[in-house]
Amino acid sequence: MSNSIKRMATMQRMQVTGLELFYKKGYYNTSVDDILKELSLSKGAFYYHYDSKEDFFVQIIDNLIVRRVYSMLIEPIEGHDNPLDLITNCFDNALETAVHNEMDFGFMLSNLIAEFNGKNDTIMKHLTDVLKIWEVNLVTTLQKGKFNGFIDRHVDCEGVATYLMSSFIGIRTLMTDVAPSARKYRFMAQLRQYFKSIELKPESV
Amino acid sequence: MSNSIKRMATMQRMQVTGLELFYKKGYYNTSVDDILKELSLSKGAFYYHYDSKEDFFVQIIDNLIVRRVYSMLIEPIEGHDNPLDLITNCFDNALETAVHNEMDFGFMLSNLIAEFNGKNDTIMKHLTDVLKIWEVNLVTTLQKGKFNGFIDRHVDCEGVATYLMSSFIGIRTLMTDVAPSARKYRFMAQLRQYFKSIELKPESV
DNA sequence: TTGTATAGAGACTTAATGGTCTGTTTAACC
DNA sequence: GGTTAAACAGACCATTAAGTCTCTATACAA
Repeated sequence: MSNSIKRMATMQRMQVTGLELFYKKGYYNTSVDDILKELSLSKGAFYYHYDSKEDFFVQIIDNLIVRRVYSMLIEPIEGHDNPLDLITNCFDNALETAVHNEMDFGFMLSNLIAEFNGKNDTIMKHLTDVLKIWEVNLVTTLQKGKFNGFIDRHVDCEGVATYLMSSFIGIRTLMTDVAPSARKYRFMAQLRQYFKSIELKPESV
Repeated sequence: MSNSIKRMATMQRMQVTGLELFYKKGYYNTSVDDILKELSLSKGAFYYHYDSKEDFFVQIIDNLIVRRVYSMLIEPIEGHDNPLDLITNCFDNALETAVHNEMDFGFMLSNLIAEFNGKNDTIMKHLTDVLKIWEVNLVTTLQKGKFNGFIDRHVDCEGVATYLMSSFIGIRTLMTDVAPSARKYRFMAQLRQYFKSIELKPESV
């Protein structure tokens, strides 16, 4: 195996395992040694590839987390169908992984923001950048939906995006509680209710 | 000063300062020494009154946090007026303190849940108990609103409560980002939009 | 006034963790 | 096949933080 390939493979392995542990136990509660133990690697390997734990984590955000956001929250809502339907299905799927206690973006990001807010500006900046990407894409999708006659023209797309992001991040925090499945079901019902209030109604044309 | 009074005064001082620091820097990121330094007290004083850092924090939840939830999120929505108006004003006020970067319940709780989830079951139980109190009171208020003809009778009060809690917790996480004031404004507008979709409409009677 | 329990001071112990440093192995290249 | 640099091992260091222990001071009862 060529060196550059080997380098990338090792770094990738570290990041995947790192993200998993950070997700499960939090950043400050996960030591570099925890990650290395899981991979049977040594401190030497880690600090050969990364400057610091912080540098390591920033690379995880910019690689793995951003990619996950695209695949779970952005790509599913692209297309020319009714964006409200697309978003509904997208949230439904994303929350379903949460029900099964899998690693999901919503909780991860809300966790991480909570953990780093006011403590680490560097990491916070990278996290809020990810949020911004999600937000911009939501707004774009909603505006397109307005243009294509799915959403009422009086609707404030930025406002809807904010409301959607809020509720999604919040429901994930609540789902750590008891009965995540029931919580999800109720949440989705209310989301549909809310969407009914912003869709373009035939009689109002 | 009598001893029992002195004891309570000291414990109260510790808890108030402890909560403030935990809120600002997180639980794991705040050391017992940080709190004691702020108060010019010693380790001896701390471990004379509390068994452990965890015991200390549980008492903070059961005293200070629960009380704050009552005063900020429960008492303001009691009464016989339109519960949707009461909730709107209550959220508006609660988020306003957040805009000014004051210590507010929403973010604190979502922060703490994020921080302790999967790490400390004892503390998590006490935190979810607080959430439960909030939820029960929200549901009760909504049901009363239905009974008094403010809310459509087809509305699922548990669902609305879940949705409200989600969005509130989520918006607080988002407000750590840039422009919290603008975020709040948009959020409140969408909340009103959502409420319009569940209120009892005169023509539908 | 004096004995006793309460309240508190602060040095110390123990364990964990981020990061460094030196040495060794492996792979690429001539 | 030998040189060189990348990749990794792991002992070690410095710091931090929770919790302990011993000693002192203060308040209250007799």
